[in-house]
Amino acid sequence: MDFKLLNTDPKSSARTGELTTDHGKIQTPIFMPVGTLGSVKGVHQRELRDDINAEIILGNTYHLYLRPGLDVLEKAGGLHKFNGWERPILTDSGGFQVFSLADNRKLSEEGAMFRSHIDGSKHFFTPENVMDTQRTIGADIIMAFDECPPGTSTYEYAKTSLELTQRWLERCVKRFDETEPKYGYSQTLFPIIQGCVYNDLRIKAAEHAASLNREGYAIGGLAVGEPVEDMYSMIEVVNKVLPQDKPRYLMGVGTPINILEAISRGVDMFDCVMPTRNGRNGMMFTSEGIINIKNKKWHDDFSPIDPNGTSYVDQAYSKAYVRHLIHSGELLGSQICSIHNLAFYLWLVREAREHINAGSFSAWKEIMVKKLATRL
RNA sequence: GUGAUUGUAGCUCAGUUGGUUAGAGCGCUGGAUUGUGGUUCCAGAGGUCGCCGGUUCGAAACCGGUCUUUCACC
Repeated sequence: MDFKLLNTDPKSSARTGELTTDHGKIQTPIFMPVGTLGSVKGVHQRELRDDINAEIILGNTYHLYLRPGLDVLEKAGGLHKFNGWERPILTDSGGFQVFSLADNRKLSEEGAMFRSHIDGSKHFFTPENVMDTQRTIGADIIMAFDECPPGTSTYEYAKTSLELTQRWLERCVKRFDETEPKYGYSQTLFPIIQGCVYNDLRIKAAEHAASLNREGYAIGGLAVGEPVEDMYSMIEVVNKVLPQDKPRYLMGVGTPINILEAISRGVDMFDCVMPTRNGRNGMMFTSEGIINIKNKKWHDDFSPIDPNGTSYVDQAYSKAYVRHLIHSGELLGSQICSIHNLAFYLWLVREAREHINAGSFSAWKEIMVKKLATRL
């Protein structure tokens, strides 16, 4: 993998870049749609590619390991072959599930014991076997196995947790470097920087990760319950330490405003379930503000769902129609909202890139942030 | 016409031998959702218990009348 820094914004830390993988190039800053089970919920790969123009999507190690299982993925020849997505893929390690499925976990130095949410069966993840699993899934970018503590954790807990995450990271790196990709294209491993909302822990984590000299770095453990200002300041703290010439990935974030604020603080890559999850429930993000399409006021509004939208669905369907679909529980309603939202997120980062390249990012961002907070 | 039967929220229905401010599911109206356990979750509005009268300290419940639903028989 290769990363080329292209332009930096004169008034902020925003920058543009180009990431090259064996499955193609990615322009940064980029938003990566989440496809946990090898599918972006409600959206065809063809729509992702041709309409939304997604450049890279995510998969999830924990979920894919449980279903369909590693034997199927290996026989398929990896996730790209299995789901027909020929552009880059990034897999999360399942570390987040250690946090989000906390009722069912037991942590030890060696690894994490989970109970499957599907059938209750026991599974043990270690840094080593998670690397092996991600070799089998075959994503272009794979993530270290970490612990993601809540944003409200005490300093003591965050410190102990970070130290475990750091030892696990070293084991991930060792295993990754000792093994080869399985399907003839290269993979790269991103460390994940933890440390909750504590400056010194974040700095320590970033220095440690940077010392391992990888091709990109992720900031994890944010947007997990801490105040949004803490998230922004942690991004600043970490990005001061991380090397300028490597991509930075802010995991799981976030709202359109979060993304613009993070871009201005030097983040290059994002993923979030928000456009698809909220879309399935009828929330649409637009350049003029947020629409809750379920609201009664749209029931006879036959204007296009987003006159400024870039995707096919934006002009093809009216607000009244989409409201009817969502109210009726029709799958098409969820699909339309998901497609719209993903296209909007991709539009947003594309606009951000163009303004960074043109040197006008900061002024544009201020205007956009106000619009994006509006409820229509 | 006669005899049963039914009537409680927009809909379908609970409601103990009479006992505080009559409930549920769905629907409706809002809200939530940040490395997806999401057809999910939370909240709210909405009822002269068919109507009139009676019994009782107290009636959705008991009694009478009346209208109504459905069925059976003439």
